[in-house]
Amino acid sequence: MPASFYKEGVSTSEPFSDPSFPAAAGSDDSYLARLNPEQRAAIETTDGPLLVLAGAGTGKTRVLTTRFAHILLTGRARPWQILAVTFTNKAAREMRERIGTLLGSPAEGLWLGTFHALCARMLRRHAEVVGLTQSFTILDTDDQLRLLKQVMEPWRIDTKRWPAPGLLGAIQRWKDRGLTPARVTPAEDTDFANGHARAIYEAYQTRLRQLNACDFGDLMLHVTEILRSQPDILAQYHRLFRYILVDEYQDTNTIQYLWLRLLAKNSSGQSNICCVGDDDQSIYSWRGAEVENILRFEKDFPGAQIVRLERNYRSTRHILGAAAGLIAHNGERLGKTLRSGRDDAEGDKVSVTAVWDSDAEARAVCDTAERLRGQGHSLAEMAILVRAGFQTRAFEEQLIQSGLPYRIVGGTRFYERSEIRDAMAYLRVLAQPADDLAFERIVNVPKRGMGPAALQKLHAAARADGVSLAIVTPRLLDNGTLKGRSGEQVRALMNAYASTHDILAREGHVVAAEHLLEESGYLDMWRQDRSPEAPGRLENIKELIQALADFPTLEAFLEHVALVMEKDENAQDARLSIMTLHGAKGLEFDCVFLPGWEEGVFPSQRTLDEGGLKGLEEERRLAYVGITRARKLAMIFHAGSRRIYANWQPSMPSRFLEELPDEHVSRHTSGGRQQRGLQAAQSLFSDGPVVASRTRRPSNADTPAPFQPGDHVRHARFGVGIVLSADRHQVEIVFETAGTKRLLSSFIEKL
DNA sequence: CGCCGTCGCTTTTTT
DNA sequence: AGCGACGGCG
Repeated sequence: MPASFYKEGVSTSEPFSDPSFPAAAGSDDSYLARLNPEQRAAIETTDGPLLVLAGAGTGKTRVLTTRFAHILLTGRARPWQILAVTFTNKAAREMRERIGTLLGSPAEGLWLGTFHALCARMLRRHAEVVGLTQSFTILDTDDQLRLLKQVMEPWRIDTKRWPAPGLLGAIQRWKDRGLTPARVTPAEDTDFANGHARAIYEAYQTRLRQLNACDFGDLMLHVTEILRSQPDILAQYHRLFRYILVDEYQDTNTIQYLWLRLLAKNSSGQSNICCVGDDDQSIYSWRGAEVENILRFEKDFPGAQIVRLERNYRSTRHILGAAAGLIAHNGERLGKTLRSGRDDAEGDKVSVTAVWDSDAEARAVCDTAERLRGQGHSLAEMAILVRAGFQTRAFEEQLIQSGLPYRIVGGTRFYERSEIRDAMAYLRVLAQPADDLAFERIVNVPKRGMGPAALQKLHAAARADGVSLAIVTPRLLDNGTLKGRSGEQVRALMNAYASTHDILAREGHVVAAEHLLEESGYLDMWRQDRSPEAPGRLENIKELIQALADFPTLEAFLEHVALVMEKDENAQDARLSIMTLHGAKGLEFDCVFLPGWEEGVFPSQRTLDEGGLKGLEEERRLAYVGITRARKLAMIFHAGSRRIYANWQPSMPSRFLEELPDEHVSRHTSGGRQQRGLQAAQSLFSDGPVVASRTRRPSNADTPAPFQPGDHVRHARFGVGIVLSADRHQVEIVFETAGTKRLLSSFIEKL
């Protein structure tokens, strides 16, 4: 993140030193060349509300960035008068870079960032309105939970029935909907902890304010409250932002929508807001996103124009055809048909491969990847996209065996590692002695004899004096309340802080951080640790200290970490990527492997149970996202049985497979030994709708069921058993050892 | 105060 | 099966 991110952007004294601006206006519009008419419309319709429905691979990012540049180059606004919002830091970074390229100079002083980063910036300016100071801290999930647990204590809630994470979730959902404690109606309060949820929420917010802290949801909530209640502040932003650009609008939740609408609807009635999104790629409803926001756009912003980007420049015709056929099964859509923007690309059909079990699936995927590499495809251009994290393990093991380099995208992130969180907590106390949560985290790491009981005493004393833990502790040491062995160790910690403050003033934050972690004994704790992970942890802490050097101050660094939570990855060497379908949104690859297309896995049973038809449609959109990641090859796999937790479970092909139009799909079986069963599995696709068997229709099809109740049968995995019931596709069998299972008849051998 | 055993859960995830 | 959280015991 460039240092410019921290610059204040509201004042009109914002430096802008690009000599080419605005001289370029009108004189050179070469940046508009080679755009198709819809893209040009999306860029040149600058005034009034505009919704750009941008299908996968239709040049969305290009449109967004070119539009931004266009507004600047035609002199419609200065760089800091455009508000540009994205969901991820990655998207913000990419946009910033591309705008810089278009303008020919690094884009500085922009209001371009994620919802949360922009809100953090606004909140720092107006913190006092909601009872915080400008230097408030942003809590991570760990801190939130610990704080909530503390707050919950007086209620004596049965945490078995009402676990704290559940309540935290409820609070987050309220915040996502723009509900402060005061706005939560009694009717909404009944579902948690016997109706105490709202009261606890209120106490939690009070405690946050005492700590001069806010959680992630608060960034949006507080700023929206400020804009709602302070007309003068709102007017200030109305004057400032002449244009608003929003990426991934289909993923906005209610509070983000409210925030945007407040900023967009100024008194003059003119809203130059441009939202870009794709209702077919809305896959985050489970965390509060409201597709309705995009479906409702025309009503929210009267006179809105709509531009559809439907020409896809990414994928082959077969990939587009398969994806279009699939998504056509969804109900509520704004209606958009991807068509190929290229004349060349017929390409290969999307392949659907039936395999015996999840092991065979991993083998098939690895073998194919190896073969494709042999044909000249780089591993960097291949990805395995899974529905859920547990699926990655099988592929990892197989890839290791095959010696193919891979990377798991989206595992535990750097700033979530416990040693990094510890080190961060040390730094937070340094920057912000009022940060009790950070203090609590580190006061007994390494062990200093400060258990819960001792902490209680600290808390009591701090509350009595009305100061924070880090402030009250030296007093307790001086007046002898804290003494003995643990007292000495805590004294050493406080001395470490004292000397670090001196060093911070004299030598800067990098040296100070190193000094603090050294003097406090934290680094020694890991040096003395004999566990195999310890050296890696020390290495991570070293990296953390190095990362500090990229920031002007300790505070800037802490803010960055709180908002970004990611570290720049190393160079992209040629590795195959494994990631979830959610993680793959916005990315593209030549060759995409889509394993696990089985009922229960994908669509996920849980989503179906909880979300019903809406859930199913979201899963289908996820499938659509998966297929459209592929430029050249999309390869789907499904297995006949899969290991889930401890035991093997039979599995049915995903209903999505039948929804793929035959003319764009080629269906195969794969794998060695169980050839007969696999051929039978393939026949599933040729002799009738699989859906019939799934809905457990009795055997009324024209062909008789292949098995009768009482038949003795064998299954390669589960052994010998007796048929209980059977229809044309499915057989229910009691096995001697494996219990009762429903299986595809094609995998069963008659004895 | 800290360790060990048992219980329960187990999708997706950004910020 | 495997991990994390809590509770009881030493």
